[in-house]
Amino acid sequence: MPDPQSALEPLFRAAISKAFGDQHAATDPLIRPAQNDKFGDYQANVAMSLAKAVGAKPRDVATKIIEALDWKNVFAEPPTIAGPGFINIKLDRAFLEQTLAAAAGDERLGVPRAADPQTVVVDYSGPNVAKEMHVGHLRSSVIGDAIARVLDFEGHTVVRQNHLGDWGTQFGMLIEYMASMVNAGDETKINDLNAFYQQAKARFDADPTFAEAARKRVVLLQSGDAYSVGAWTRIVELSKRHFNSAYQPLGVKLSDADIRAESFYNPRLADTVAELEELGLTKVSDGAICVFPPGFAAENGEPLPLIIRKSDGGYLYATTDLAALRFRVRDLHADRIIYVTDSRQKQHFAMVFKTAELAGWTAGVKLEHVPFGSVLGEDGKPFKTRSGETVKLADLLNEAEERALKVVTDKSPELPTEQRQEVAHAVGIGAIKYADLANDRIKDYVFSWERMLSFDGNTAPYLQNAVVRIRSIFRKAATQNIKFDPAAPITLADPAERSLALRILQFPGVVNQVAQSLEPHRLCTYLYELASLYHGFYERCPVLTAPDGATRSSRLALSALTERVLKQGLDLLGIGVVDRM
RNA sequence: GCGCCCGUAGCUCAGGGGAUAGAGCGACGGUUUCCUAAACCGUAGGUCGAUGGUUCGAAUCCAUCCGGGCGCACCA
Repeated sequence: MPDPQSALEPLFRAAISKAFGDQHAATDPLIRPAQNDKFGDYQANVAMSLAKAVGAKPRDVATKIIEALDWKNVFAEPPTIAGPGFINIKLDRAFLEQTLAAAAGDERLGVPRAADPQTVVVDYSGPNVAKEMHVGHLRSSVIGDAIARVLDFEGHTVVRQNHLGDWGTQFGMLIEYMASMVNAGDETKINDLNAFYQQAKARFDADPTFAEAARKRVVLLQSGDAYSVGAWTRIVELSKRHFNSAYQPLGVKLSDADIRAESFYNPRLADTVAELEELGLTKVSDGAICVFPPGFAAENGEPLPLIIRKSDGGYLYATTDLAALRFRVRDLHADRIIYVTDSRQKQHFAMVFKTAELAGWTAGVKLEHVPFGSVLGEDGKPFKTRSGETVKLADLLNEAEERALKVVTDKSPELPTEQRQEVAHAVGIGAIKYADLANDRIKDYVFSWERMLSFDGNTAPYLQNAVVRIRSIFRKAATQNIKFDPAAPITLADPAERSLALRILQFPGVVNQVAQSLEPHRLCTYLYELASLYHGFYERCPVLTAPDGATRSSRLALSALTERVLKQGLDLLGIGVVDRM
């Protein structure tokens, strides 16, 4: 494991045990990266917290720890004590160089495979059939996919679940409207989902006869009427094609095989309710079957019900979610289930989780709702088009590529058209996804084309550009017949090389942290800092024109390793890289 | 009314109880016979919403309050 922090921890634990006895063996040495270079590379903050427990002054505790510490071959010099009792650590250059070589020689860049691989269900995206995807679906798709990629890379068995909204009363209306269009010999408009839905809705609201037919159609559909089921299937298939036309350019790894839609659970709803009834968890209230999980209150202060069957016998999304949860535990054998939805559903999932727990379905299973905030316009209000409509996802992606193409054409007019389009795709889509991932997901974020497509700051283009710069060096090296040995020894003579190397070694720790916190923005921050350090290195340390052959091959190897980390990191975020831009 | 989330530089945002709170944009000033100046370096800019508390130490944990957002019975 190359992350120096994980090498330091056992050293300090051993020292603490040796100095103060085994009863302190479990004490966290509180190793942290130094906040300022002048303090060294890392610091251990354990002396202050341990002082009281061992009844000594923090600085004396620090002294004793250092005396017991077996630091040679790891530190460059004896650790020093500063301030109230900080232990400052400067790593040995040879140690860094060796660790770096180990990372370079590992195809996983030092990221260990999970010691106890789990089956993790990740539920994300979940758009509604017969409705066009809009900007609101972006976050769940992008964040969920990044989380799935990270867990997958860690070696877990990731089961993606796209919980499509393909069932419900609105389908009566849609099928009835489709039938009327087929009868009228006009099927062209069926392919435009938005228009189709809106027209059906308008007719439903305006025409009582149609509305009545639509209601009957729901019953027909649910009873398995062949014509109705056929029409429903056609709508669902059209929608799937539409969803895939968004996932494909977005690089979201969802396929038809990941679809487990609401209708799938339809035959399991009655049994889900029955099981909860048998467990004695339900109460009938105003004719509806409810679970009252403790800890939730309605507006009037009364216990808040989770309604699992309506008074008219119909089921709700709580029922479907419970059926899905049970299925994921019992049939998919999930150890961990992750729901990526907007934060407004927080209470809903808290109630569903509590109910599942009461039912005994969740023993040994970790349930996590991963909430995220909304996309806002630059005016701070929900992101809309100028005319006040929701922004279609397809339009958004097209605009991203158009704007990126303009930027690329502006900066690199010499590239052939085809290549500029390729670059525009990677940059435009990358910019949108990165902007969505780079902020702490729980907060709302402000959508700004200008900011996300900028080459400065914490953006996809900045990171992609770092990769391009590195690749550019290697292209030039090839034309000069300079051979590159990826296993060449890396020497960290310049401070810029050292800082870059240290950051490279922190990659495994960051990936691990994201796998636990499910906060992709931590990976973004890391990659941005890495790219920034590379640019600093690039300015200070000429690679191809290095003073001697050994330095040149060292810098080439360091550049190649940086490129691999950037590429791998961006891939975990679902963002592609290019050769030129 | 109850509950949840957010409040950090003019703007957009980082900040796993630790030292002098950091980036980017914007402002100002520099750097190019040299691998992409699409970059880099520097300067200015902060009562971390407020007040208490816990702690050797609080932007970070707790409480109360203020501001903004969201949710709370048969939609999803």
